[in-house]
Amino acid sequence: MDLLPGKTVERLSEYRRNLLGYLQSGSEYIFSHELAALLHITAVQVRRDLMLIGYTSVMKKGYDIKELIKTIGNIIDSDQGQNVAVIGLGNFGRAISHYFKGKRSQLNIVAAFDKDPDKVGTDDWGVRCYSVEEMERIIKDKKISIAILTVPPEYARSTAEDVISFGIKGILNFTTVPLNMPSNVYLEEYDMITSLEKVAYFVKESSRSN
Amino acid sequence: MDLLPGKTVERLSEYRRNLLGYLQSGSEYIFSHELAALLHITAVQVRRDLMLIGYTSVMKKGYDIKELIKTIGNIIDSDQGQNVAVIGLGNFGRAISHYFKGKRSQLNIVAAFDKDPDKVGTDDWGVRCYSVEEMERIIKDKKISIAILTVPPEYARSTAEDVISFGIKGILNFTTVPLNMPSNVYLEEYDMITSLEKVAYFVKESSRSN
DNA sequence: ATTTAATTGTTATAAAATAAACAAATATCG
DNA sequence: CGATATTTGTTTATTTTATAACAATTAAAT
Repeated sequence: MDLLPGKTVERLSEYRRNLLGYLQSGSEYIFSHELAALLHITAVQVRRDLMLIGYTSVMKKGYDIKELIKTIGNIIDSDQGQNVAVIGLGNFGRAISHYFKGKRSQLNIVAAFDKDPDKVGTDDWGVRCYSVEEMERIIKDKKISIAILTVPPEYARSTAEDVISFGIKGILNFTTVPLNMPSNVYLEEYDMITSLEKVAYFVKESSRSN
Repeated sequence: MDLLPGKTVERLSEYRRNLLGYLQSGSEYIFSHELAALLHITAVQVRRDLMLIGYTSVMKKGYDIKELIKTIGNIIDSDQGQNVAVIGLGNFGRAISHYFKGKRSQLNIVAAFDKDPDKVGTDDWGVRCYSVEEMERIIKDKKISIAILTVPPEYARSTAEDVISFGIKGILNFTTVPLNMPSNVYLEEYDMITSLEKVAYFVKESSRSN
């Protein structure tokens, strides 16, 4: 299978989660336009994405929901599961730990790290907090391949460099600091302020035209 | 001025924040390739974005940093400022309130809302929490035009409909529930689980090819 | 004063993402 | 059974976004 476009991967993740919810309704099959409606996108988009992963429907009955969920899992999940660490247990890091815990997933948050001695050793929502000095050992021992970065901005760059040197292969960066990566490490950045300012811009502009 | 592409608006927001940091270095001017380096993008991208907002440099000296910051503000900020509410004060909503408070901005978080009577009346980081029953009144009184949605998934749709009926013109949706909007309301969605699963996919795939 | 090197604004091209179009397939209804 | 309605997979077109190309300008160097 070829590497999928990033946007398709995002939608596959959303298809799966919405399908899991849809199962509760008792349905066994779902049409492309129904799945599209769940996500508020077009049916063409759905069919194109499913084409890319080579999934075919039962003609005229739609897609077998359970099978589709499984197929998406085969594509985007790793067989062995993948371990994740939250770096930086501020308000945001804690919220994220909590948020992910209890979600079904092949993605396991197995550790958190923080500088603050008061936090080290605590156990928020089942996620154990370690000191940053232990990062190398824990990341290697627990075979952690993904880091969620929620440290204060002034530590963002150095922390990213550290975790990469310890073997991390993917970073989800929630700090406001742009990071650059060696080509073998995947980086996804999200900046809330930017998102909010974008909303504000389009709200302002749309009110201007009326 | 024409409506700018969404991606350009995002970068303008990032230019501004990085330029504010860059001012500390004492520099007065910055070249396109330097600004590009701050964000880890190409210089062409920078020049193209600035062309779109009609900003021109002092030839051969680069862009006047303070002036550029001001120009970006004129484009993406609203003169009167815009008021924002956080709907849902769970871990995530609280983290966001905290995160935005103290940030300079034309965007003011002026209220939070929650169902929980224990939270109503509290004052986290200067953001007053009101009960959901008061939403209509407060949104109208305080002229709130933007909502950050951090309620539990089961309340996402109905809450969105409510705030729209109360006059909200833009929503930043952090719930996992896809929303659809009337065309006069701007919606920006962000799903952390999707982001993390995307990172996981590309990490898995890159390790497969080696 | 001339040349060289650097930087810009803009136009042109390429790539990525979305939407439209449409033939093929098959359930359903008369 | 035949005609009609739907739905799909895939190809083609459109739109959006990013990159490249390049003439114009000018500071700095010789």
